Amino acid sequence: MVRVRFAPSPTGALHIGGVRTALYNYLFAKKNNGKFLLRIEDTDQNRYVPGAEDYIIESLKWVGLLPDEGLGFGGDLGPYRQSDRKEIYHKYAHDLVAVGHAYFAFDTPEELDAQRAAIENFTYNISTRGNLKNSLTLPENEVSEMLAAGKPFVIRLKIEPGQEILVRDLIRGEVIFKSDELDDKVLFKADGMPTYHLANIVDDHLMDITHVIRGEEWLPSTAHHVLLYRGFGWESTMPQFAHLPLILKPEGSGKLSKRDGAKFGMPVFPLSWPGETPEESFPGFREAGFLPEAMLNFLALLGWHPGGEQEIFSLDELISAFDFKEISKHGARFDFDKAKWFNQKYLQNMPNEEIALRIRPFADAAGYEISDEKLAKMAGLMKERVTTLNDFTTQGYFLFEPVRDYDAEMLAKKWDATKRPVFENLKNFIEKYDPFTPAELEAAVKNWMHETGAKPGDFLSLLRLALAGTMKGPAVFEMAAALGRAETVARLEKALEKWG
RNA sequence: GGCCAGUUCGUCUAGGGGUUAGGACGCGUCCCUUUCACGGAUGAAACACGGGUUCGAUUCCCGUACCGGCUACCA
Repeated sequence: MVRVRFAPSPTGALHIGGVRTALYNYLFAKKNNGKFLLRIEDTDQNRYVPGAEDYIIESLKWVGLLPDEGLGFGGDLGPYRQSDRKEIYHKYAHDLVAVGHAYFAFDTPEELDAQRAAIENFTYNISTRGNLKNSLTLPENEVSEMLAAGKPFVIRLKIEPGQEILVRDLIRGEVIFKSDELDDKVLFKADGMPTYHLANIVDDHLMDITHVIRGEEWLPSTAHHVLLYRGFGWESTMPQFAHLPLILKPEGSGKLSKRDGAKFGMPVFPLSWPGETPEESFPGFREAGFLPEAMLNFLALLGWHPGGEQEIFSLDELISAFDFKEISKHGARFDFDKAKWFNQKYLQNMPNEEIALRIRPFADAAGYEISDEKLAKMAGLMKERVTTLNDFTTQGYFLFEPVRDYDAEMLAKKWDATKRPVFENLKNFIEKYDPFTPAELEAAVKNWMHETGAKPGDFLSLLRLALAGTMKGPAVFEMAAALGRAETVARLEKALEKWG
């Protein structure tokens, strides 16, 4: 039974890279009829941010990657929040000391800083631990006394020299680390909390995790993790590892960071994050009008491709196509243009009624009172020319409220007082014409223009200007029909009044 | 600096000992369209470099360069 977990830290808004990690975990779980769990890794009390946990859960719900187990989703192997599992880690850390695979260390942070300053490339391991304050160097009774006196201590992993640790990675193949170059990682901190390394191994073991799918930044410490599984005697059930390439900045160097959103004018979070200050507040893909399914499709293909030339994949197609073999080994730059293209594609292929449901929040926010049916109709008129959900009510505002202003340049080019009588006649013709349907109206008006000698190039443009105020938008007669006879005539009259 | 991993158009990628090195985004041109788009066609655009191995290397091996990650009582 495949069991995977997504294990974010609640240190702020969930990064888009985290969403992709969750997605790959989800795809792998579903492909194998396994379980997808959510575990909150809040072992660093200093970095804990209130609200981050809810944000993570809401994000997963928005994109539709619902955990089968985990915080907020039930399950028998909880609790699924690490701060609620403190005692468990305490026990396992001390067990590891008892069997000789870990030891107590009493060096203060200041002392360690001094070591780092004095020794180039200082590493707390076989090469230095003999000269430091720990239960390997101190007499046993002294250690007991310090412990009894409540002196601050950490528990470190005791790494034996002269070994080669083989890590088998599903994406990268075999990676070998030399134990002499590894440091004796802190497993249990002076504040009574475990570090990532300890908590992760203990939880993955206790929660029967079969595959660890996480970011590439964890590859170097995987050797420690393997040693930990061995130390605990759990190597036979050790999960398999898959280290994902990172998502890089659109340009420049390094991985995508939260500041890149403002820098490149795009969201880097699934949902907006309301911070204390404007600098700490971030926009989200949801609020920017992206469809979760489009975002998932975009994210899935950022660092993975099943081969062939297909670009648009439904979630089910992603699930059946997913395989670690095709995940690339190098980072992928975040391409916002491509994200927009996916969104546009999904919008084009979506039924009008469905779009109406999605743009309802945006219509409500703009204060438009409009029926589902009418909203769907307007959505149909705009969907070929928008990229995001909020474009419907911003770029296409004139479908929902009167024209705010007219494209001055175009008006100057097409309108002058001599056109007034003809435009009035055109208005009268339209007002009386029946049926008020796009094709019929178009044929009739064009015929009228032909007979009266009104230049279509001018009057079709003026019609458009009167109805939309801009030269960009749906076909004129489609628009007129959707607006209805009364509103169309009202707009023509208003134009006549405003244009002079 | 050390350790680990990587390198095909600007970007995401397909491919793989002999190919006109394919697709997508973006960009250019044309067609469709009395708007803007959609759509269609088309163009520019890539195998990091140096050594091997081989009849032949973009593909395999080694090195260099570059890129990325790690190097915390953060995850």
